Amino acid sequence: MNSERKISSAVINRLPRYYRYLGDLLESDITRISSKELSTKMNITASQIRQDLNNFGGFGQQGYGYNVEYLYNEIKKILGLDRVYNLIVVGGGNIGQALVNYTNFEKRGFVITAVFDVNPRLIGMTIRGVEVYDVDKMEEFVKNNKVDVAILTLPRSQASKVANDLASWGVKGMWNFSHVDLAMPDDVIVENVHLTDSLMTLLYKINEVEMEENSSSEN
Amino acid sequence: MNSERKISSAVINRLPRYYRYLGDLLESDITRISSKELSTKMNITASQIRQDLNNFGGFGQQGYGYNVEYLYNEIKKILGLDRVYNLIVVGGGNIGQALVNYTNFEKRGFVITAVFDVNPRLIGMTIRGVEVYDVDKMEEFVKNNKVDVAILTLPRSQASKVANDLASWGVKGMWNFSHVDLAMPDDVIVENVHLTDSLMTLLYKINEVEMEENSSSEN
DNA sequence: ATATCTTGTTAAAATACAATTAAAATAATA
DNA sequence: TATTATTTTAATTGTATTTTAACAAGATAT
Repeated sequence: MNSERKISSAVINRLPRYYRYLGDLLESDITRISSKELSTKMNITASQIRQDLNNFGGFGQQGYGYNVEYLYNEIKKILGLDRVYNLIVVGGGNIGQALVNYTNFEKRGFVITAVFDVNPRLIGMTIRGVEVYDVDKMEEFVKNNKVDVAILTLPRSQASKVANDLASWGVKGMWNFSHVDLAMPDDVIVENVHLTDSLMTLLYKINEVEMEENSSSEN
Repeated sequence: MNSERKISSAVINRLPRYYRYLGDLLESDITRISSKELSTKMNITASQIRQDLNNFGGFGQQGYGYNVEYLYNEIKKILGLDRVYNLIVVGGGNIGQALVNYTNFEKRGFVITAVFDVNPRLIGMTIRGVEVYDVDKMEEFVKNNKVDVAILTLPRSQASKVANDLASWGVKGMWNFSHVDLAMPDDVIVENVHLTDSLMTLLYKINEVEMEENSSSEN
């Protein structure tokens, strides 16, 4: 019998934001904060903050609020950020290289251990100390090294096949920048970053505002 | 009197996905599709597809379904993709450069017209034909050239100030890669791409699955 | 002590999603 | 051509999820 109810994605998606705000507070040497104070800072209701946090336990104290450092560390544990993760980049193009060069990842315990590509001009190179291998070597690498997450930054046409291979070799997380939907087994998590989609929704909203302005000025 | 009800974000966020699938169908020379067929392909209910689309008008025909090309072009218009947008990149680091080098943007009518940075080693360079300017020149540029969207790929510490400046100079859209929340006027749209947040939620879910597996094997 | 805070939790409201239906238009078929 | 199958639109209803509000009980502060 599993008593833990499944926590909704809406809640999970807010956790990193809490984590960020609490980190800021910590840096400002603020030791305690109430849900009300935090709610004005974050622009969400205090009620939601309490509900969200209470999914994971009672971290606060009546009459006092939340201890910033304690809550920060609890959320860190909840997110699983209290250990190191090994990532590989599959597809050494623009985005792939940018992620390898993004030094902040390492500070948080995200270590990119290898890049894979098909391009002979890239293979053998190193990007910030990370070697670029031929995709042919990927199976061997994944089977001999712990790989927590594969970052997929390759063309649509190849993404599905590669993801299936990786999953069959035991990779449990796909951070998918390819503009395609991946069908994965239930125990493999896919997190999509569809940049173009994001830009499109931005454009929609810009145009929506423009139209509103035009129609309201036509009175 | 404005009869158009505001369309929910949930619907808008699904539009690019419809658009992508319809584009695929178009490339496969499929001329018509019913909501039912599309629902099995996209793994959402036919009911929702019809509801979503009917927010914007009746694009289908009873007994026939939807004409793929027509619907594709209608969604294109809804998203505002039937024109060209001028973008600037603020912050010429890894992500900024990767976006400039991302050739697919141009195919869709997203043209990056300039990059701005503070780094003297970058200023004066060109990235795929796009010049990198000193941030000092940004005000002049924005006032003399139409800029639809600013892509913010700069450090947290500077992002808010720069975004405020840009807004005051008339930029209506911010595609924000900086790990910070921007407070903007109502007529300025902010679309956040918080990569680290996205990775964190992925890690949470991986750990969640792992815990489930462990607890279920402990029976 | 007592008045003020503030949490955790329950209850209510709002939102989003899914299913159903009648009516109308089309396509396929006999 | 007439008839039957589809299948959308539009409206409605039902259901689930998410968010907000309310409040009792515990802790703080004076």
